[in-house]
Amino acid sequence: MARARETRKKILDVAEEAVLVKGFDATSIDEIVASAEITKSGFFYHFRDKNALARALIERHIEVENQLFDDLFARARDLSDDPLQSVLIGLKLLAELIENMPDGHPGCIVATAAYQDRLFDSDVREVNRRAVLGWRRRFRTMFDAVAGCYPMNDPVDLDHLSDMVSSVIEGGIIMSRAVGEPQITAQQIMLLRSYIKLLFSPAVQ
Amino acid sequence: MARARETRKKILDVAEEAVLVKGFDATSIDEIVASAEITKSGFFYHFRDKNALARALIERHIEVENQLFDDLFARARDLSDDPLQSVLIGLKLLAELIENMPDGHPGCIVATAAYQDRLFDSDVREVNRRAVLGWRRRFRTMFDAVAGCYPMNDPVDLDHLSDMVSSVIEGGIIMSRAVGEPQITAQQIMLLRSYIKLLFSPAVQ
DNA sequence: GCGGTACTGTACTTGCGGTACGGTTCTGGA
DNA sequence: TCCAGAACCGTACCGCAAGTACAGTACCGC
Repeated sequence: MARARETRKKILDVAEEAVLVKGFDATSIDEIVASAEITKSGFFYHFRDKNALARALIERHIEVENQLFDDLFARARDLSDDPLQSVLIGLKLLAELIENMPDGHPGCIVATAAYQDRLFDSDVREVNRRAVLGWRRRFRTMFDAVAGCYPMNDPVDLDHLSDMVSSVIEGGIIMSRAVGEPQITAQQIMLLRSYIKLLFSPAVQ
Repeated sequence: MARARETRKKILDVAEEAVLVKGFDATSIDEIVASAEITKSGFFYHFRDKNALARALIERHIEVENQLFDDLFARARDLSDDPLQSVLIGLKLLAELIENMPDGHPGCIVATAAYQDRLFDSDVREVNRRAVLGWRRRFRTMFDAVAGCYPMNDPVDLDHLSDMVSSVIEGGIIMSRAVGEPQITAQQIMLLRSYIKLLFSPAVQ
């Protein structure tokens, strides 16, 4: 039981590392079992197929990411009582976090899933969908609080604005990968921060 | 000669359609040759391997996209002499264009390449890189013109701002795919437009 | 020490990318 | 009109990765 959990974790660990570096389909099961020091039979004992691995990988990844967001924006709220300021601080912390990752952001598994649609079954896509909608709700709550204190300098939909956080992060990751400039993602987040600042700041500063 | 070009075009056409729907690796060569009504031998006569197909696909896609951007922003410049206004008009036209596509944006091959890194050789990645850097230069020119007329309400790097256009588009495509809401990409572009408006507008409107 | 959990080992099937190579059809130019 | 080369076709094959099947085995709590 405890042993099974450990093995499963080891599989997910080595798989996650490989997938973030090379992509999902470029990571073979043979390779995973070699790194995890088990056999192919052992792998299929824990996962029905590669789809099940993908699903577990996404679910775990999303959990970790949510925890990270929770901590980060909780800290940001600690640093300021003002909703706008705490959002701005949170985004700044996020940008710094991503910037300080050695080889840039490890990449987001969600995007991989979105772009390799037919590679995964509907179950995987549904997990992915829920995660993104969860982010929308998360940021929507924050922007609602901000909009409660400050008038908007340009009337925009707050759901769309919430989506923009995820959108800019995902887009930034793609850009940094495409041109090989790891700092791009952090830069893009800072631009989003600039937008939010201009959108809600009563006086242009 | 002319026959060869036609066959090659047909291969690229059917491949592009399949790739945009299912992803690159989920599209088999057997499937492509069946749709193009040729044989496997015929396929490999035109392309050394699947990498060569990917490269040709990306190159063609980028050309078409550049042409589209050229036309769109040329039209935007026709509609207003003011650099800021023409950028805002261009983005609005772009958002409308994407919104009016039947099943949302067909998806961007560049992102696929960026996320399936190891699937492609360095040649393909280089083509991809040049395309993204080309977009940076394109939008940088436009923002330089805007910054020449209007002071910025928040001092940001214009290269980063130029990247944000591509970034928001790519991120928007991912988001719309992930949650199955095709209109997201257009919404995100409109938010970018809102940012640029606030960033350069002398008076908050 | 017994039964289930957690695997190992071996052998096999299927599908895809890619190779090899001889044969065939079409086409433009001397 | 004929012929060289370009543009394919047909078939057979290889290697790799996903996945199946199934018998055997080590460990672990009761």
